[in-house]
Amino acid sequence: MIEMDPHPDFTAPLLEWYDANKRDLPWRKNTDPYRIWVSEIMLQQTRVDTVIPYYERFMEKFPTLDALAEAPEDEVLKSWEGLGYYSRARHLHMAVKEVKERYGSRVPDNREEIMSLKGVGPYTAGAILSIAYGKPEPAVDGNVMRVLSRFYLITEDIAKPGTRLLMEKLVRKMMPEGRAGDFNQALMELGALICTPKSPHCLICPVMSNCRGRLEGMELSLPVKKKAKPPRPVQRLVAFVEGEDEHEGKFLIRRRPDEGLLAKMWELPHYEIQPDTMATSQLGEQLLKEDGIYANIGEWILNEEHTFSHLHWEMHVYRCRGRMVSERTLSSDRYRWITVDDMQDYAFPNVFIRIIQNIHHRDT
DNA sequence: GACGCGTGGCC
DNA sequence: TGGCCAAGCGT
Repeated sequence: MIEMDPHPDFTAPLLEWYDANKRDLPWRKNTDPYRIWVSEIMLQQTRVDTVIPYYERFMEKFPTLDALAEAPEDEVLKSWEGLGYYSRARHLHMAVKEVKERYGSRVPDNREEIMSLKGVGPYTAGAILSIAYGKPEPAVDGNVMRVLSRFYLITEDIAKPGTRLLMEKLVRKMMPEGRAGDFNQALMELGALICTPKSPHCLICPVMSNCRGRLEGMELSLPVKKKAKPPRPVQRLVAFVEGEDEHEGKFLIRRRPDEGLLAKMWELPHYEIQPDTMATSQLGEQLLKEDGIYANIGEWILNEEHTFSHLHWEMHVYRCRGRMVSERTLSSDRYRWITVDDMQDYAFPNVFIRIIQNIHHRDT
């Protein structure tokens, strides 16, 4: 026996609701695969309202895949400044260059090739294939898992990789003919607007009447998700090193390593310290000297806390007078003397922008 | 499978 | 106020 539509009371009302309620978002103007791609990367773990201005600027600066492929990496990183998860920008840039060279600037339209691109995983691949190419591929993100875990009362931990596979199977079975992109987006839109994590708006939900989670009063305890480990606290001594003589009016910045946390971003020099040794100027001067920076630690300026997903920095910022920086250090090209105005040429994590602007404010 | 990887908004 | 969360991916 052939099942015509195993989910008639979900798919149809959902699509109808989506048609009437979908938001007017900049990446919904057309289905250019490159535009969809950029939007999906930016939207990873990031809110729509945060992404919109970044997306607008990014598409203005890099309107086509070729434009992005030909841009210097530092410019791409600068366009991502403040958005977080900066490896997304570097991976997107790498992947776009790959598409330009290997596929003649045409974004692949099959799972194998598109998944081989840096930064494109199962979700993003499904999103591009369905939205840009109309292929019946699932695009299962956090929204989709929340919606489906509630509707079908699925109690698997959504933090486990296997759960996503289960959801993808479900979506494949539910996928309506000819409307793959709309269906995937409708699932996410429902999760974003109605089936929200904390206080779902069940009374106006288009599929309320068949939602098992709701019917059994479980909507607030779904989805099941294992708690993340708390960020590890670390103390850092931050050196605001002001130049003398020919570097008068400038301060010293440093480029981070090519891999890892905030890779390739610029920052103020800072060093891990033990809680009980902080504020000892001798230790600070020793740490700076190991980097080839000869400076005196001066007055304490401010403390700043910053929490990453896995780290919590407690930053103690000190004013320093930079007598000189060793030739080896400067020639490494990872250190620069700059003014506040020069910051427009360098990509900084937000935490350092805050610190520098704060210092600049109190100095002027 | 577990961890590393940013940031800001929300209640 | 702080813990939680948001259109995940790489290793």
